[in-house]
Amino acid sequence: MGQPKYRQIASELRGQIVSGTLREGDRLPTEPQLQDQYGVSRNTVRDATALLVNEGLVQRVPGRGGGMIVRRKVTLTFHAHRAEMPAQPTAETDAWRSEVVAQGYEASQEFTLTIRSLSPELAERLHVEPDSVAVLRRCVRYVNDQPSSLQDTYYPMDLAEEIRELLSPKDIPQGTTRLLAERGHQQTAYYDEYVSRMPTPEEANLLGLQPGTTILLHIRTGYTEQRPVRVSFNVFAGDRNQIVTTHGDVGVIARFRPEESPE
Amino acid sequence: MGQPKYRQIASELRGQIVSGTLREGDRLPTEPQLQDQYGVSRNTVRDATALLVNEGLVQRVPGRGGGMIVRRKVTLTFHAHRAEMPAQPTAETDAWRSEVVAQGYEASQEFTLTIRSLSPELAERLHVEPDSVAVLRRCVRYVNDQPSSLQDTYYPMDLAEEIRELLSPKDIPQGTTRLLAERGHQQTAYYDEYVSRMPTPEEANLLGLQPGTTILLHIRTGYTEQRPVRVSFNVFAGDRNQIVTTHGDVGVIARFRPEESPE
DNA sequence: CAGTGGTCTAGACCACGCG
DNA sequence: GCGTGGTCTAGACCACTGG
Repeated sequence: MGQPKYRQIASELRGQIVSGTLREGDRLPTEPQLQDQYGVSRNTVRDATALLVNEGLVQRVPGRGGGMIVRRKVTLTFHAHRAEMPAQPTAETDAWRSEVVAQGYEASQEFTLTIRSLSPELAERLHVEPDSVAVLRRCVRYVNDQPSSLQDTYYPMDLAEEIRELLSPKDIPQGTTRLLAERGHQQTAYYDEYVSRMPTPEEANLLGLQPGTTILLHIRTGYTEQRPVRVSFNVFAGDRNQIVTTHGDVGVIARFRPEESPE
Repeated sequence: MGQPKYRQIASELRGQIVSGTLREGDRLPTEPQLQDQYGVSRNTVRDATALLVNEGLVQRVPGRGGGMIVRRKVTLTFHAHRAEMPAQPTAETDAWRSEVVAQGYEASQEFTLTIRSLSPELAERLHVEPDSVAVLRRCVRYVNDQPSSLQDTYYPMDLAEEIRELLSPKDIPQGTTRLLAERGHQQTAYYDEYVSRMPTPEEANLLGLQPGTTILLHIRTGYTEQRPVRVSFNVFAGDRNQIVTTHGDVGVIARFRPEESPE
């Protein structure tokens, strides 16, 4: 009797999921069925299934014909190194979009632009005075019309005043990195941070996240030879994205991972 | 009345946490206090606080003198690029350990070694026959005697038979990457994957994870010029770790992030 | 001992959405 | 309509741990 009932029930159900007895998309027994099956009250059933929901294994669907179903996991791969390297010859219209279509999905995105004063932490990343303002370009990204990730990029205000296109609330065809390079602000170094955490309510809202879904956060600070020129916060829904990078001799990797050869 | 009570209560408490009214380590009101304060039943209070627990904001401490406290977040930075690059001249005894001590913490680790047959997925990563066996070297890593991350590294069996040290259940002083290089298996390419997800119960157990703690998973496949020679699964507790890499001209970055200069 | 959270019960009413 | 999960109540007993 070391384990409480709700954990035992959760373990049994979890076992059926990981062993494949229950497959992706399958329905679990309903709550009344589980009450009968284990002879417990409804709250205990819900405690048990709440564990599975928080583990991201199960999704609850209200309404008749609903129930609890085993979550599907479709993973989109994002190549952090391919997106924007110093001397990328290919004129990519948009790194993320081409990634998505190459993996056989449909891509769309929504831009918004705001001007806001920087938190001390952000000001330090951009190496500007605290409380100075910056341009925030937000891009919510949809894969097959489902929100998948969002990107917040901050540019120092003086840079935006020099390169006015940054102040336009529209997609920049050639990509902002390329635009900056054309105007003499070639990014030659990147500082990349990877973080895993639970979403804020705002993120859960924007990305339509189920409970039990994590966030994969990729923070990229871009530097010219003189100074940092931007910070990007890439917020990925953890259940539908992974990030990939490669180092060294890419040829060897392509030989063993054919899907990795940049087409 | 759009929002249910428990969400409203959670929002108020969350607001106090993110705004700084409640600071890290502070105690929330007790459950009876929250019942009185909001005029709701205990279960509703628990539904509210369960949200905060699952968001990783709050930790429950049983027993007299316990309560619910705002979680502390201490972040250890792991430099994925510094760990093991092809031509690293410095003879690091252990990349991870030196990272930890450089950040002012105490480091320790526990090794275990097992031989196991590979899942189809793993066999494909190592480019060996399905169901063939491999050496698994597991390393549980402690920072200030708290489990912080674990690393599972798989080597193909034929390689381990050539380099017998891989079969010893002990730390390899110069590091396995260096050892392999000395024996003619220099790794010249890396394939890195970053994933965020909830922990499995086994991981939660090994790492002593609180509910609401995520996993930051870094999978590194190492290649020689001939073939993949190892796969490492770095499992980081999301609340205490981040991964950093740099690309391009490191000198610029060091100028703006002094702490990043490899000492 | 006394007060904390941990588990569990037995009910109730509601919102949703497929048939 | 009616069965699904969503929310909420009012109780109960337990395990743990600081004073």
